[in-house]
Order: sequence, then C-alpha cells, then structure tokens
Amino acid sequence: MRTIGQLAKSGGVGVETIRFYQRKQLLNTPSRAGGIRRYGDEDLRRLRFIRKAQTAGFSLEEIGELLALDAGQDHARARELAVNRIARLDEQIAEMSRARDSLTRLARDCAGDPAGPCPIL
Amino acid sequence: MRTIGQLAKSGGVGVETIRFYQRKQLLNTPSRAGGIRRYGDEDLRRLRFIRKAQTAGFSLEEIGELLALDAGQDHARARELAVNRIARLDEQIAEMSRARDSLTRLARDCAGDPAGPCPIL
DNA sequence: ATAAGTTCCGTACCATGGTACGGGATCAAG
DNA sequence: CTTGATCCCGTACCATGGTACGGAACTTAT
Repeated sequence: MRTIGQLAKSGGVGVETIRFYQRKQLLNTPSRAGGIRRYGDEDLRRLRFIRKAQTAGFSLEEIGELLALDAGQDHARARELAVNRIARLDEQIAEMSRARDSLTRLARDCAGDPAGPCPIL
Repeated sequence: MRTIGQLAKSGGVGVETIRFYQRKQLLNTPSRAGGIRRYGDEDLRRLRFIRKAQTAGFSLEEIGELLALDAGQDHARARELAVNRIARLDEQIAEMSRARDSLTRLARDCAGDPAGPCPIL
C-alpha cells in the first residue's frame, strides 16, 4: 500500500499529476483510512496504462474510455478505438514525413549558395 | 491591397487568427489609412509561410524567429533551426511508428480470442 | 513531544494556439 | 442617406495537459 508520493514516483510522474488524473476520473481516489489515502497495485497498473496510452497518442479523454472499457470487457469498442488511433497515427506519420523531406531539401538548398536566397526563408 | 478579411480568406484562416498572429508579432499591423488597414502581397506571403512552417512542426515562437531571420538573411541560423526540427521530426516519427506497431499487435491480439483478455486493456 | 516531511484540498495559474463577444467606426450598394 | 457587411479593438473565453500555492492535518524520526 503506497502513499500518493510513492505512487507518483513509481509511475514516473509528479504528485500533482496524480491528483490531476483523479480530478479527470482516470484514477480513483481511495478512501482516507485514518487520514492518508493508500494506493494499491491496481492504481499503479492504471497509472502506467495511462502513460503508455499517452505515448500511443491517445488523449486523456480516450484513455478514460479505454479504462472504462477495461471494466466492461467491451473488446469490440476497444479495438475500434485502437484502429482509429492507428489510422490517425498513420496520417500523422505521413504528414511529418512529408514535412521532414521538404525541410531536408530546403536545408540542403540553403546550404548550397551562401550568397543566394535561402529557400527556408 | 486587401482588407483583413480578404487576407484571412487568401491565407485560409479566420480573421481572428490574423489578429492573433499580429498580437504575437508574426504579422505586422499596417497603419490605418483612413480607417481600415490594408494588407499587401508581403503580408500574404508571410501568412502563407506561417501556415507552411506550422505543418513542418515549428511552433509559433520558432516561426517568429524564422521570420526575423528572413529580414536578416542569417542563413546559418535558419539552417540550424531547420536541422533541429528535422531531428525532432525524426524522433517523433520513430516514436509514433513504435506506438503504431505495438498498437497494431495489440489490436490483432484483441481480435483473436473474443473470450480471452484484450491486451489493449 | 516536537520538528521535519508528507498529504490533503481547493483554487489559481501556466503554455499553446486559437476563438468569441460587444460596441463603435467605416465602407459599399441601393 | 440609410442599411448591411466589414473592420477595429479590448477583453474574455476555450481545450489540453498539467504545475504551483497555501494552510491545515497527519506521519515519522529523534
């Protein structure tokens, strides 16, 4: 049983971030057993899930839905969210790749002639 | 010579966005020649540059620097900003690709056994 | 039992990139 | 010369994802 500070540390976030997730209903707020709230393995699991889902690009709102699904076992909906996110990731990756390529060309051309115009500008 | 509304339309943004960029010093605010401000080709060029740079992932602050460089002809600094942005784009693309792949695996495994646990959750 | 360190809680604030509102000025058409 | 559309300007508000503050309660070590 952890305190909020220990949970935060284990999850690699700050205490205030835990409280923020609680306000957003992403983490539950255990009852105060004689003053201080205690957090168990499930809370840490959820916290880690949140961080992992964030790196996959899910918004906190979507993560909230995924966590709710976790309780409900609605596989179909979970898959739907994942597939949507994959599609958006693909779009974003493609867009960033295009930006990367054009920026690379620009930087090369800018280096070419120190007297001429720099096409980045 | 355009009005703010025409400039906005040509740049594919709203009037309020122009004003916002002006507040951020990204676009200049021409003097009011008898009541209404007029915008020329240079303003449109800058506006389009801003939008293009945004799709390349530059923040408005970085774009401000690029625009300042445009006046100063500091090619080396422009190249530096571009190269930094390319490096960050590469990181972001790599991270998103990893997320994409792991999410794809998860979605596949979730589809596999409708009775078993869905690993997304 | 006292001091230092945490926790609790409400509330305020931050950055980023806009978007909206309201009242007065100005402009273009009929 | 009036009406409707724009413009101007200050100010407020929005979403997202946190971060900070301050005072009271609680816990832990000495």
